[in-house]
Amino acid sequence: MPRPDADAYDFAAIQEKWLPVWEELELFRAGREGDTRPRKYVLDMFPYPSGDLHMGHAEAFGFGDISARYWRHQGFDVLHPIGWDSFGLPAENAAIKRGADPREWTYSNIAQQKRSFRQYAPSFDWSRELHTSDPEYYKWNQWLFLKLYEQGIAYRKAGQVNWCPNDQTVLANEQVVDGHCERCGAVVTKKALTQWYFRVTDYADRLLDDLNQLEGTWPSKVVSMQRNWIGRSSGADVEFEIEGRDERVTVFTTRPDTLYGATFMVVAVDSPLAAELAAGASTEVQRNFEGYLDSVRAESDIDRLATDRPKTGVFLERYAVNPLNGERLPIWASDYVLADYGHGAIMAVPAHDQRDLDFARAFELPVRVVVDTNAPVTGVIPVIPTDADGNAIEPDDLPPLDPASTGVALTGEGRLINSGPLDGLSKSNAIRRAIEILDERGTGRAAKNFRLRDWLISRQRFWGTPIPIIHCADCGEVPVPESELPVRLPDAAGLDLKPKGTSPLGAAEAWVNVTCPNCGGAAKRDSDTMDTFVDSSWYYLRYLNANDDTRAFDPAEAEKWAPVDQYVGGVEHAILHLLYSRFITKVLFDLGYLRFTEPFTSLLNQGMVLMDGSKMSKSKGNLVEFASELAAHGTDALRVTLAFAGPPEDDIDWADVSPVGSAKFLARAWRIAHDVTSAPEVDWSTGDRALRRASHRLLADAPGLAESYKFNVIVARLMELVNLTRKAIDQGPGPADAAVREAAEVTAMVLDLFAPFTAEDMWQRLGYEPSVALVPWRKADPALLVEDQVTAIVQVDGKVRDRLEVSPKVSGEELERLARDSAAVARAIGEREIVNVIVRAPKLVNIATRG
RNA sequence: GCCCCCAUAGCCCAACCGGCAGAGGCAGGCGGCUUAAACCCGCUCAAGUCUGGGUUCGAAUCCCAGUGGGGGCACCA
Repeated sequence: MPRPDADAYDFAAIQEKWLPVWEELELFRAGREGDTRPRKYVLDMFPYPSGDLHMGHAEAFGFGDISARYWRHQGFDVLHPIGWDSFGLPAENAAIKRGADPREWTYSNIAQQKRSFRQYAPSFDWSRELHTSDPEYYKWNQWLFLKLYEQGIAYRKAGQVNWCPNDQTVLANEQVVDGHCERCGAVVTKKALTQWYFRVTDYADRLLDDLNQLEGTWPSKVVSMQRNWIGRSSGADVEFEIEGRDERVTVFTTRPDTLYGATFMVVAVDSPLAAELAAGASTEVQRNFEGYLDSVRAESDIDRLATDRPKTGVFLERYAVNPLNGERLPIWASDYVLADYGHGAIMAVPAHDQRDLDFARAFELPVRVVVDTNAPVTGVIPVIPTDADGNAIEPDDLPPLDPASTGVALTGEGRLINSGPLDGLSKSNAIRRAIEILDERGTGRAAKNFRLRDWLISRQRFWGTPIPIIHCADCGEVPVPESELPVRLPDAAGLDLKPKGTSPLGAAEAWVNVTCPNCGGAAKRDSDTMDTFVDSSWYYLRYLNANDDTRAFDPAEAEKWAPVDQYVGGVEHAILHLLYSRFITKVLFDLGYLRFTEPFTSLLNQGMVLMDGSKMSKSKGNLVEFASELAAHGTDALRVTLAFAGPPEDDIDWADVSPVGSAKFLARAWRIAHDVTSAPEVDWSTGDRALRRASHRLLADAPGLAESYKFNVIVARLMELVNLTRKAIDQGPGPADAAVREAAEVTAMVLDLFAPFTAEDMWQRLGYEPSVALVPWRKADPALLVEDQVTAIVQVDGKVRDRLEVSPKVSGEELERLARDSAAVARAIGEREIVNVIVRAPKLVNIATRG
């Protein structure tokens, strides 16, 4: 039937109608004076203002908004803020290209994205909006830096750092992916520079151990990625005397039990130790060493990362002394030992370490077995292999302990041999005992090492937070006094922002030349800026007092709102941002500003939006544009489509979903509100029972579904309810029935999670004032959740043979009797003997027979 | 090389503690409305849960092995 225009669902008109009303009401301002509701903090990872919103934003912010709206409907005062991660390289690159100010590019992008956000209608508290590129924000970034500096957590050191030749800046370890720059993809090289670091390794143990708290509320994938990244290994530091050198050399090993099997020592070719040892050797060795070092330096990181490459190295003609047995160990330099892990030197035990074995075989160095991996170990049940006839294969067929000829290192369990006092001990006992012996002799101790490196935070860029340090020839590093913060960025006008390997800030003469706050002499500002991950490491706290210019945040507000209850964002930050935030949170805890140690109580990673199975990109021509989808289908249909597509953490292929289908569903729901003819005062209890039960089942199930992120299932359940309501109107009790109104109201309340415009319009149509977003969900009536009749299944030998309509309160005996009386069941049993009857009243009877 | 996750109608996905494989959608089919088509409305179709074993009265669900797909770490001593 063609419908008159007044009855047509027009998403554009509904959006136009409600946006100004909502803005006027400021519905989502959190923390109002006198609000006594319990609180929730729901946070989306803040966006980088790259141009306009895209489908990825639509998905992530959609899920965040579902969560925020859900908690409001549960009666919470919800803090759901938004801001902009607005420092960073793209602004600078755009500025270089167009000769403009990065500021201008950034803030006009923000304005554009805000316009799109307005249409998309997430329930943000806009009064707390922040921009990390505002001096009002980065002032506190500098404050944070100074706090870390006071604690010795921020420090400067020289070293070989990751260098992106394209962006002309250094990178943190976390920003190098497979040897490539995480941002631009260029091959990363090494450069010797003095840079600022944060001592994240001091927190490595806590960062690792506290992951246990997040188990279950963070995606297990993220937890395991962080564990891998931190990479703790425990063992011992062992000190070796070096002939012709006063100081001992310390090496880290996870296998101190194999000390008697050490046959040589290897130092990282690019370490200062290698250079020093070579310098003390013959000129020929020095020449070899220099040649080798040059060849290693010429190799890219990519080559170095390749596995299975042959071992290379040079003998330094120097010797170390094994602290346990006094043996002389030749010292080699090689690139398979890393200068910045452990102590840049290792004891090589070729029999029990594959890398050492490969090296030993390449240079014909001795291999000595000290763990008998064929010996049975207590607590390990020996597996006795059998041959084809089932006869046990005799132990003399065990593989020989000969790694030198097999080429396979013996890394398994076993018992120590050829190891003096350790002989006969199992691997783990020998490790313990070896550490004791080292301790007693003062030549070693238990030690831990981490894969995690300190966080390099300096960047040779313009568009970032200036590091608040002044370099004075007489006083050295002098922190800018807190009262002089912020150290503002100079005007970009007149500055050459082109990458040239040093910060563009260094050329801003008037800015960089200052007087030393300490001695008043001539001094220079540090011209580097901070990694933008510093900005985002604590932004969740700034939202609590976004407009307070007297402090970074108020610990009392943190006490009220933080940590974040629900964090939503992409898995691409599994290590980077999330690790840094966890670290800074722990630092602020130690400084007494916070009373919790983990920033994000639970985390949801949304999947990606794909098109035809692959990532969308302009070059592939498979781009689905947010703006055009929004214009074509409207905000609500877009949001419903994304929520309904599947579990939020799964990728969504746009080819598999139907925004048109979502729009149809919304129109159906909306029309129901128009069909309702009863008044809001109608007595629910008079309504159709079957429809009422459906409404109350949804009320009962929706909270559990929402809290386990099963948004797609809630949408499906809404569709089910809408279908049932339609049927009740057309073919059942009719539009005047109280249950129809009740179902329509429940639909509006739950639909608000996904389709706020449609829900609001339904709500008004049903006779209520805005906003449905603030209405607490009703509690399900338990009386409506129990069925009058349930279907019990009767199985014979696990196969369904009959169904019985019974009362939900039926007794086991009664149900069994009914089942035995069934003709279908009797037929299925036939002549066979019944051996067992399992009764699970009221749902099931299973009759097991013999044969 | 090591570790982790996933596999259900043509497609996207549900299925509580192991208890009727189906909630919902897309696509398809039939019908109604329409001069006609679209929209809309109604009805309908479809898999035995990747393969092979095991545990169990009973397995999509638990265990083992394999296949296929996705991800993380990888010369870290």
